[in-house]
Amino acid sequence: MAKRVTMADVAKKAGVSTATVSLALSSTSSRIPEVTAEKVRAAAKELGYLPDVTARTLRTGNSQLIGFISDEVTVTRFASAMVRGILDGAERAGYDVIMTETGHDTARFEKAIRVLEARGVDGIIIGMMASRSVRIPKLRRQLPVVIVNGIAEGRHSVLPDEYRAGTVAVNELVSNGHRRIALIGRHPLQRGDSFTVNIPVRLAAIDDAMSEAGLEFVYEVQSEVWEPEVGYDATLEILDNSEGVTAILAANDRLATGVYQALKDRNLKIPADVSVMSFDDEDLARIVRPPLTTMRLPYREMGETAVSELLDLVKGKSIEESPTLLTLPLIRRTSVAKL
Amino acid sequence: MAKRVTMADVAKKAGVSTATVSLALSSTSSRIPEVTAEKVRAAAKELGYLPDVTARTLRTGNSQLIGFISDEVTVTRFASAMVRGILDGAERAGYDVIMTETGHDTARFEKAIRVLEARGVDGIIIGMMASRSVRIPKLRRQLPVVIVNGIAEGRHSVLPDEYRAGTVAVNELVSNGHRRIALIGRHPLQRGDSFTVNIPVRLAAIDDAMSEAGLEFVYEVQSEVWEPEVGYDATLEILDNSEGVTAILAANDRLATGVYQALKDRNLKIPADVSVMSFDDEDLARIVRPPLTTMRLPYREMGETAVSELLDLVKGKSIEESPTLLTLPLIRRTSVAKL
DNA sequence: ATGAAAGCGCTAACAG
DNA sequence: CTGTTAGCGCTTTCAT
Repeated sequence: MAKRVTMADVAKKAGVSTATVSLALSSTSSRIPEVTAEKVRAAAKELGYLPDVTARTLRTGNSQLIGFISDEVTVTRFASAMVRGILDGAERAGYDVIMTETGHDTARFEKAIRVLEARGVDGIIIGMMASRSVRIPKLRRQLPVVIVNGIAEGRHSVLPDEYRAGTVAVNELVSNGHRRIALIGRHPLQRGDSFTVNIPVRLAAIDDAMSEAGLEFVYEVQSEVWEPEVGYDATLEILDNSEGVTAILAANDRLATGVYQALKDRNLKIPADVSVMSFDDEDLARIVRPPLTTMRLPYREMGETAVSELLDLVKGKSIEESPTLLTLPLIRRTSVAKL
Repeated sequence: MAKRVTMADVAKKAGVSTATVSLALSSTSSRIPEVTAEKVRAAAKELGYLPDVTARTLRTGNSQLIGFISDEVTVTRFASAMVRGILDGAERAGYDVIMTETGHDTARFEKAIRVLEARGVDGIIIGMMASRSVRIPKLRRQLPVVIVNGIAEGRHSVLPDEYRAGTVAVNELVSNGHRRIALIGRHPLQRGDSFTVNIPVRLAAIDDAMSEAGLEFVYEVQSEVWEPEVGYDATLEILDNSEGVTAILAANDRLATGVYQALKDRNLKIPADVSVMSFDDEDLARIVRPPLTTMRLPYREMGETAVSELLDLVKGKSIEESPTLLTLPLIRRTSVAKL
């Protein structure tokens, strides 16, 4: 380990004490006169002095570090947006982030918590990739915690506003003149079920918006799994069992991909013959032809919001119990036709 | 901040000194008799003692922390695989990771380095999302560094074995009886150019493998941008200007998506009429119909390898200059027909 | 306006 | 076999 330049070195070089160096460098409205401060800064710069954050942390008891625990970074294509939001938010606030992954394993989860506590993080963000309700292991220290895309007893959450999104989606179709609409992805879970907190809300909103418009789905296909193959089969089923469907609302983009495929196989043009709309706005929504109109899950913003709310908590501000809800913007592309 | 349980507390409770506690808890082949050790462990457990890693780091000078600097986590769909590999590798070795993002901004890059140095990380991994050559700001401490998916003067790299991949890809086509092959994505950059280190190699390998097979491309379309639209236009161009093409080799999956689209629009079946093969294996390769045969970029493994090599460096082992090359496995799906 | 000195929680010599 | 003690590099109170 190369000899590190320490504060004492700077002090000696500047001909002052370490106390003076400390004060001079931590620009807080100090009692140090500008001349001295300048002398110190010059010495520090010349020596390439870099404060030892570990020592500072030990001394002050706050680490300027936040911990991020995610259940799975790899699997979902949204994960990186959330990570990015957190990294950006933290950097802006002068915090660094230490990141861990647990992969739905309770033991790993608990271990991650311990690690972060032992490292003295100032707060913890827990990110769920599939919006769920979690039980958080008891903390040994009294640390602020914010959950992103999930909920936990007594902890603050940042969630996508699924209810609003469902409404907007249906309205987009209806206001474009669609009346004969089919739904793919009806989920057996009800609102209030805990496995996933978002999906039931999304569906409930869709139902509410439909009845508000005085409409009923021409055809519905139920499925818990939202993958392309399901969308494909579902579309065929819709086409074979109903008449004059002008729009298909898919519960997510992956389902929509399957819809595209099936429509093409049946020689139906999107959106001329049938319009398609869905949720998530993952990468492929942009790539597919025609580009898919969809409701974007605001993962990036959720990450940023989580950081800023966590830091509020760290600073001792209190925060309201109810989750912070973030809007899913409607991304209008060209898969929905005006009738 | 809730009163933290300290080593002194444990010592008092167990009726021994802190030195004994320290030794007893750090299970290293200790000189402490089992009875005492057990007593200490019991006391620690009862109090919920959690060692303060910050203090330990300050004292020992090694943090069991590695820093990860990535240029952009969000943009590419591979990023998360790399992150996952790093997180897994680090966890397995008992290290934690602090993560930063720089977004191609030199100032942010330098700042990230300083932050990590100041935090006392034991080593740094620098991950590039588009394989490039980078200049690393001078370090103030003598830290081990490993580059993933890029190269830098005097630093060890972990790279995908593009040359081998190019060879395998061509052979897959040739061994399936294809002779009239078109190429999309010829890049103007030559091997040795520094902007991107992988691409020229991939292409060179393709060329070498073709001549080895005594073949020449029936048609080539050049492009630096590898997006679906380009693949689409290129395919049309190929179809209009050449005869009897049985396979199209696309330089990446996104191009291949465009190829799919164009082929469909011309009523050509994949792979019955023309086979398609490409590189990367991003998400959509699995989603597209028929599923795309492609060479998988091993980002996850690259991340893991980077960690294990970095930790070797940390432990003082030396490592050979030449980059570690990781194989891109051939993912055989159904877009290539046997003739 | 500045310096001396204590101490954050831990580990590792060194004594005993 | 175990305890005492001296720091790691910093911040901060208290003197001066």
